[in-house]
Amino acid sequence: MESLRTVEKAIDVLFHLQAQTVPQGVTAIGRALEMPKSSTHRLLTALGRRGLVERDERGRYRSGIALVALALGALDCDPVVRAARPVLEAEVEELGETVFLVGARGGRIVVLDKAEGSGFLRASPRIGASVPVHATAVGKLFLALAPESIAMPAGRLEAFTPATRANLRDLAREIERARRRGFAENVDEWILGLSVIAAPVLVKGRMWAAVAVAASTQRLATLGPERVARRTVAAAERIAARLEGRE
Amino acid sequence: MESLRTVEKAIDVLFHLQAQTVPQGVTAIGRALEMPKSSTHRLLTALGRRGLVERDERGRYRSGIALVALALGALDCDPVVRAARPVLEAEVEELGETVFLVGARGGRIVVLDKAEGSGFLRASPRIGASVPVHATAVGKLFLALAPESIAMPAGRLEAFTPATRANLRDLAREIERARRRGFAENVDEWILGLSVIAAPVLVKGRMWAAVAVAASTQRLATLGPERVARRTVAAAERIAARLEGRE
DNA sequence: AAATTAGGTTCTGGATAACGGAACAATCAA
DNA sequence: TTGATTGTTCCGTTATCCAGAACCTAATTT
Repeated sequence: MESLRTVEKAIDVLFHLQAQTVPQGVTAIGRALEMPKSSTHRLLTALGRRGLVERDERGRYRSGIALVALALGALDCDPVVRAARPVLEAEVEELGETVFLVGARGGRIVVLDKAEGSGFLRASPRIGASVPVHATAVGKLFLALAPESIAMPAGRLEAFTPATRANLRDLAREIERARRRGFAENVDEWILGLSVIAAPVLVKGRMWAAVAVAASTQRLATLGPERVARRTVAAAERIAARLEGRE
Repeated sequence: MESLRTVEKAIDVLFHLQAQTVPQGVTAIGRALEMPKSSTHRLLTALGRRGLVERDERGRYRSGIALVALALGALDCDPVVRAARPVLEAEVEELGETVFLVGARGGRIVVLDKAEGSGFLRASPRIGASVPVHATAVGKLFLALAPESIAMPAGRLEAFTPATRANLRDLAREIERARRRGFAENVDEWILGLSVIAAPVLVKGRMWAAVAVAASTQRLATLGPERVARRTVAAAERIAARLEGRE
């Protein structure tokens, strides 16, 4: 068993800071992680030297902007993201609505990339954010095609809106429908007025990610759900083709 | 001077991996960072244990998804970023060009957030990236209004383009002009064909950040620099107002 | 198929760098 | 001003990391 305790402690500090909503002082961090003040201080200055942690005007510590830079690089280096980028851009050009690339990481549904449309879709999740499983098109798609890659929420299913499938029977029916049709739909189930259509990126039978097109519920109706679904499925298929080197 | 060399080395590895477009092996990483294989391996396993690095199917190392988790919230936790977000979005809606929020962190000029415009401005700096001081509108603005917050490059000023103010006298004149006008301009000084107008976010007389609007040089000319400058100054002022709770 | 090369992983003792208690400084409260 | 709380620095001890080399594994060449 390798140790590198110093590095572990440093990572502990980063995760701890990330979990806090408000900047913390040396003493508080030390208490929380059960390390002496001096050690804590030493770690914080080392991390701060590279911008992984920053300090507010009062001297309290919080996560630094360099973490964001590292994270964006991590996403770019992902082959799925690289293969999808041009396809997402072509799609947003065509439809004018925001297109997402979404994956499953660490049991959660995570936004890997997005191309913003011109529509007035506010509060759309940012890159790196995770979204609920049972109330999104992508979540249902993963449940249908790659349930092992996500951790189903243990407790009760939260009902975000009246349209949310908050009981397991309805949800199972939705999942079955997604499996049959090869794409999933979400109308007002997470956020009222927001609709999404998602299609799986299948490489050698395994689901690597999903493409999701988001629009206001009304706008999706005017565009025609079938047409959007066809396009979305085609886009996902094109990404899979690029990943397999067929294109 | 504190050391914590292990932590520094670990951070080096993370930044190195994020800069690579393709996953790397132990030997390659060790060579690049001038460390022995065994040390490199030890660092990588320690980072991997926490998900900060991952391995592809061939065993090569790349940045891990946990970095994304760590970064989440780093942005939202910064009060300036929070206050600026809606203003940036409103501005990009209005102008259609990319709008940046830029700050000084650790003596460097760093992109804190951005809202992408519809213009075809590619390769614009990403969030978390740092930009040169003497060849950007924001850099000159900081030199004019908060020189203590940035470290002036020691050696010769790099001439990125023919338009770069590469000698101190020209640069000083530019800085003076920025101070007088309350905003700064950059036409082709960093990247040919790229122009930027930047205005300071002033809170109680101290410069906390800057708003920068970037467009192709031709497009900025058509938009009218004065009009863009007025808008940018107003946007920065609005952010300051939100920070002071006046809005 | 054997041999060779390249890369990945494990082991170990000695030197070094981190640890943490305690002293010091700064800031805030009363 | 005094007292309390928190941040920063110092330094001797010792645990821990370092680096070279040996060992494996897999791929490539002859």
